[in-house]
Amino acid sequence: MCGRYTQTQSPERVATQFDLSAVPELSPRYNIAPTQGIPIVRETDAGRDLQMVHWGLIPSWAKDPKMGARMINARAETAAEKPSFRTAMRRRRCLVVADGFYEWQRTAKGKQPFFFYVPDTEGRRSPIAFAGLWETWESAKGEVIPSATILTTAANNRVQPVHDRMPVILPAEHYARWLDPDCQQSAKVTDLLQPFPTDQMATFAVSTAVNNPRQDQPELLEAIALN
DNA sequence: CCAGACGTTGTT
DNA sequence: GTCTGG
DNA sequence: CCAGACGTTGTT
DNA sequence: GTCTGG
Repeated sequence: MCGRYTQTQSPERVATQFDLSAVPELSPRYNIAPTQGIPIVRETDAGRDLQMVHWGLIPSWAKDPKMGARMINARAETAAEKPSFRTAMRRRRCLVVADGFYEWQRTAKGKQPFFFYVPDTEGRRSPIAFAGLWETWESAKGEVIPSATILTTAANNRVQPVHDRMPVILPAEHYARWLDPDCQQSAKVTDLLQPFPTDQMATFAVSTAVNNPRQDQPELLEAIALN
């Protein structure tokens, strides 16, 4: 699955990577946790739009926005059918801006976190996009909360030793198809929801400091040796 | 008809 | 154990 | 995802 | 909102 991730790329780099019409305001995040604000990219009439939204999709019909707390991920295999996700799957697809994610390995000794990313030719973290869905919720008082969820798929061979699910990472050449608001048939985009190629990903173990969502500093991304 | 659910994960 | 908050 | 709370009363 | 269960 994907319950914690990073976005440490500069606003300029993000604007270039996603063809944004304006450079956004973004600060580096080393430990993004559910319910926090996350940057998503949508296709609008005015071009590619970056928005901060609540992580945890709140269905428009939810009586209580707390419902979003359990909707941080949607299974790619079933999102087109699930009542909470299917409308968004048809009409409100987005890219979740990131450059890595964490998964926890359960062992007899406890849980060990690992960081996963897509290195460039010099081994640096590349900007990546998770396939996402977004929604707007409005309270009786007129309070509006935009929110989003991250689609998950089967783990590739890089992730499998740690966990059996991973976020869907979209290659840049597929951004336009995934975002296309004129394509309202989810069946026409489900072929994009594949595990990212194993060979293009890298991983290392990290400190359990990342467990605490209040931690958010570069040191979280230092590789540690396992005993 | 109305009431109640609507999700993923992991663990057992 | 289970729910809420980050 | 993990961390942290989980309750009522009365008083300040 | 929309579907399922009673």
